[in-house]
Amino acid sequence: MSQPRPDLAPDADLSRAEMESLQREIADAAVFEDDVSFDPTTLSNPLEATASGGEPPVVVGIDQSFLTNDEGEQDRALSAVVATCGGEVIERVSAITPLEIPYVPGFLSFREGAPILAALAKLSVDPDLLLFDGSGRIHFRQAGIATHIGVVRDVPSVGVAKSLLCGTPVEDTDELPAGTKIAIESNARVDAPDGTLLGYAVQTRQYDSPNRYINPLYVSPGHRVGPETAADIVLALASSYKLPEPVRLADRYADDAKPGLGG
DNA sequence: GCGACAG
DNA sequence: ATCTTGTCGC
Repeated sequence: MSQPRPDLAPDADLSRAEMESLQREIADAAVFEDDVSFDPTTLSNPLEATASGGEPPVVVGIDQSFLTNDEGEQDRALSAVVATCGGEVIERVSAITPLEIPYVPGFLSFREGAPILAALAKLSVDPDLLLFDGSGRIHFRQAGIATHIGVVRDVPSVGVAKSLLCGTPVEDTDELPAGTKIAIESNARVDAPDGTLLGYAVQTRQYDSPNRYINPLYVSPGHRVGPETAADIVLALASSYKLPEPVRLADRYADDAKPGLGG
């Protein structure tokens, strides 16, 4: 059985080489197959899940926003965490930490990890699943932010990205009908054998008619979730909007929780 | 040297 | 991520 790994928490003071080394440790500790405490197929029908005995799983959406100082520069990161159960919001927490390093593709967890872990520490409910705004296994060293935080906390997690960091879709991902999943395989830029299944391009929504199209989401396992399940979970949770509901709520809360803006 | 690059 | 007007479509 896996266990929490606070020793592998992201540290913004590490050198780039040390960050890469840590990410390889994360990838080694990560479990890219199903090991969840609930039935993923019940997510789309919370009523049924409740009726069939146990409580619906606690699904948590996580997203960040940034705060600027008097000079107008981003100096703090705010992490918004929204916990849902059976489609209802049961708790919301947020945390703000100083911003230590700039955004560098491949090292997002070192920039945004501190506020996320601080916010999760404030959460009173026990998450069954964490949904992140970013990649999981679709990452140069198979250790995106969803994987990193998932491993540190040892909670099942899924990465939901709006654009593709690396990897190759096995088919064209333009103009896909809703409900479609296209496999994303590793390529030369990824530390994995070519052809490794990293995740899926997932089309949660699509316009009914004419000449405009919605881009797919890029869904990948964070920790203790397989690629198929990760994609199905996102499809089940994105009934009304492109983003799965917990992430969409966190996205909105990340703005609303900013100091001096009410809420 | 050139291209690619989550949020 | 964040800065923002206009524009298209239901």
